Amino acid sequence: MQAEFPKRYDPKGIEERLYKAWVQEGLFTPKPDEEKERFVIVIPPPNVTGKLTLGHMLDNELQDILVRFHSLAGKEVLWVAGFDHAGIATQVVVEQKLAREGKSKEDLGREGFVKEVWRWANKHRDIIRSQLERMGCALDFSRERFTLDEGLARAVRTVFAKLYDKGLIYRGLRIVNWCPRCHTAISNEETSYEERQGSLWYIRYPLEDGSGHVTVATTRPETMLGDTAVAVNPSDDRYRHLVGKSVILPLMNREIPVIADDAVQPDFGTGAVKVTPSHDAADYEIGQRHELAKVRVISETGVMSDEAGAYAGKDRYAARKEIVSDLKSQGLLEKTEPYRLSVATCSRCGTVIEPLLSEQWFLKMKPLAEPAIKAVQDGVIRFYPERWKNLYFHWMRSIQDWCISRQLWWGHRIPVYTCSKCGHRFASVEEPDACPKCGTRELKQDPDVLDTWFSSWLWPFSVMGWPDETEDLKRYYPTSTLVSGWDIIYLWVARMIMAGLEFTGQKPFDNVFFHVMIRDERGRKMSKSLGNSPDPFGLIDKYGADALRFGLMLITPQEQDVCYSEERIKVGRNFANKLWNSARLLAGLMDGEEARIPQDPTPTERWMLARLAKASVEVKGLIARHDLYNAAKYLYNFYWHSFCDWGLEFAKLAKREGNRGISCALYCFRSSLAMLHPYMPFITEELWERFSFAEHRLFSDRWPEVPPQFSQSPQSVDAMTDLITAVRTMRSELGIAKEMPAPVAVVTSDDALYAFLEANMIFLAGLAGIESISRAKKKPHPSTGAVFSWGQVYLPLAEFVSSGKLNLEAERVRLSKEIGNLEAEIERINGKLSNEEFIKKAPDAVVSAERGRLETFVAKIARLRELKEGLA
RNA sequence: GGGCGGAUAGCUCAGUUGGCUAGAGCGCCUGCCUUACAAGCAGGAGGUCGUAGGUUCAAAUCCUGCUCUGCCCA
Repeated sequence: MQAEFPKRYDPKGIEERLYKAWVQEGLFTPKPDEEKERFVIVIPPPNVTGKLTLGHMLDNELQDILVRFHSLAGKEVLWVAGFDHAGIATQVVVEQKLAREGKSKEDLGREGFVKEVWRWANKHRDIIRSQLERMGCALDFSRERFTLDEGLARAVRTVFAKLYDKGLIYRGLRIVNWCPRCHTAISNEETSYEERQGSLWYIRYPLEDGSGHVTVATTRPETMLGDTAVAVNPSDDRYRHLVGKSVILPLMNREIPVIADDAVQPDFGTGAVKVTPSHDAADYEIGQRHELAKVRVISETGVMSDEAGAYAGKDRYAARKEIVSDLKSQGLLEKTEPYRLSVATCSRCGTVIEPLLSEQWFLKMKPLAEPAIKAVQDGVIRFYPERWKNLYFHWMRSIQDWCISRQLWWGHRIPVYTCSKCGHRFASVEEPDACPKCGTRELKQDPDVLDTWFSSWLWPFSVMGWPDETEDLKRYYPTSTLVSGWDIIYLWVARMIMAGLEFTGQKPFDNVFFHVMIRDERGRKMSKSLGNSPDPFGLIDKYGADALRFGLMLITPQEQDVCYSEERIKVGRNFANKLWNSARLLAGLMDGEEARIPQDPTPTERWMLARLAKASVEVKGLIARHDLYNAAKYLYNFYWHSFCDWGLEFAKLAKREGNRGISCALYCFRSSLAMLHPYMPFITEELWERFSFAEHRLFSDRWPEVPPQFSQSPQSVDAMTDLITAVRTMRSELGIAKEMPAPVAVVTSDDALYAFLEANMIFLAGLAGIESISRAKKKPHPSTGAVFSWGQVYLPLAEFVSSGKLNLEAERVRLSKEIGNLEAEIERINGKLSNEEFIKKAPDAVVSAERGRLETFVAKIARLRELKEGLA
């Protein structure tokens, strides 16, 4: 035991020292042990764009709790560390950094730019790694992986080639979400919708036969240059006569047909809409159905293309202005209305997305989805909480082909090569020397890179060395549990399941544990742009990692997004301090004793052991069900309100007044450290060391199991705690200071209990200021008291009455209130019992329980009325 | 427009398959710097469980409508 034990827990220095020691000892690198079950997690790789947020902190804390818990459960555990290159996200932040320096990526060239991104990525890997360490994560950094590592890159190329050769990867012309700033296609998940104020322009398209015009409404007039039809709903009587005719497209003087299509909503605008297959997804569908021409008037840079006639070369918004004013001057602009619309923006850079007809690589998903649906349906892979299955099935059943190509420089280059001689196109895992068809060496690799998720979906097995049959792959795959936020169930979780089943023939994990999102005090999602996410590491500096970890767990329920506020996590700091101070007390009482169950536990010791036994079983069960929130609450209540409030108070008094040892309290304390360790690794380890509980680290200890003969709690102790609380309440209500010792009269027919109370006067005296007890036959006068199932307790008042300091009114109010409650309850029970249906249909157990309650309450109310009358 | 949630104490949330007088933390009130802890101890107040119906012997819990609210997808 180290001598110094400060009054307040100060984590500074402790955390860093311990983490270093753990790593040095190789604690988190598993030693293969055939006797042991295995528990494996792969980290959802944080991306290297920036620092970790509070959300990451939660995600990783949950994993750490599971890993440490399973280690305590005696398993061989492995938590693989790693990072994600996050293609577009990282590229954009580096571009922004360059922009601040007045440079562009084109200035550096592809090679130079990629070098620059690597510098950024490496720097942030170091930052994030140290952040994970500060949190105390039991990650195996000796197995650290990065999605661009050569091994993982080979996994990506292998998978690509397999899918390509299987015919599942194809090149297609589609409408994609195009970011004109990033110059790349992006996925739906990378776009966000914003409500904006726009306008609805009503434009007249003259009929070709000169018989008038059709008015169409649009929010994007610049796209009209690419119109190849006007469409109406076939059931719309207003326009039926026009279907089949032609109109002249203004400004372009192109003749385009009027067509009928069900997709047109008659209540939007005039009911007639312009159709631009190259610049709108819905229009593209209409175009396919009617075999319309596709005219692309906006280019990849957001500038009007050569097809845009007089507007070619102009920015899309400048062109919009000119088009509107030109239409106006030609008398073709009927009116303009203000209009709220939701516009898609690039979630990386905020630029408005341009839906664009573009040639991209796609992966057919349907064949991959089917086994993945089945795996979750059949419970081969389990979801916690289960309701996320709905979301999963919903997406998987309406799955779309995956656009896997990106026009970026940072990422896995697409391993497709085209022979410049014979035109043969093929995929290859290794860089080919020559064309397999004609043998020429003039090959050109596709310039694009793959979507980031095309490497992430392989993560659970690529980190293990796949496609090689490595030891790790054999030993640690499939993994046990994946921890993830529900927001990336499509992007990542579902895809990993598909990839695992397709490429390894095995599920990638047994369980998926979805956690909630952290929001700010006002319920808003935390985001960098709002700046509402606190720096978790500033919080660690302030409160310590354990306090933040435990505080976070105590406010994060399973099913509902959590509103974070700094005020709320202080409960974690307070608990850490409580734990620390309880240890201080024990250290002071210890006298070289060992932590063990004594030969002859006293009733209060048995009482404490029984609570510990229950806690160890309950908490274990809750963690097994992934209910880390309720497990945390259970631990909090057990440690603070059972162990400290009662157990330690008993032990302290027994030691001081009866010279009883504290080995039992030490045993409970030691067991509690083990149970709290997954949540608070540092402080528990620190105390573990200070008390020299074992040679090994807590991580390698075992979850406490109290021998079954100690699981029964002595009821006499419960009676005693009830009595103590009742006397405290009476003293408080009556205003009897604790310096005024009080004699107490007990009425009970239970001789054993009375003997027990007499034998345990040290607790009655120490905790309630009871100076003596006497056995009475009936209520002394004057007195107040309390009624229990085992008898009554009376506090004689004669002495206090004469001192004139009693607040009898407060006591009267208290008794009246309790009597009132009982009256209401008795009435309710009587109502139930006089209801024949209830007697007939309710289970016997419920009926007899109600009868029993009635009896107790009737007896109790009589005593309470006596008390009230006899107050003084 | 489609889907998934939420509505319980002043605030943030628990509340297993319907069945003891609906709980916790924070905040609030009262008394205590009691030799571990004021980041603490002891005691207390505070809720017609969003609303209208329905099922049931029994509803915070199950069903339906409505209101408000959050999120996801289109």
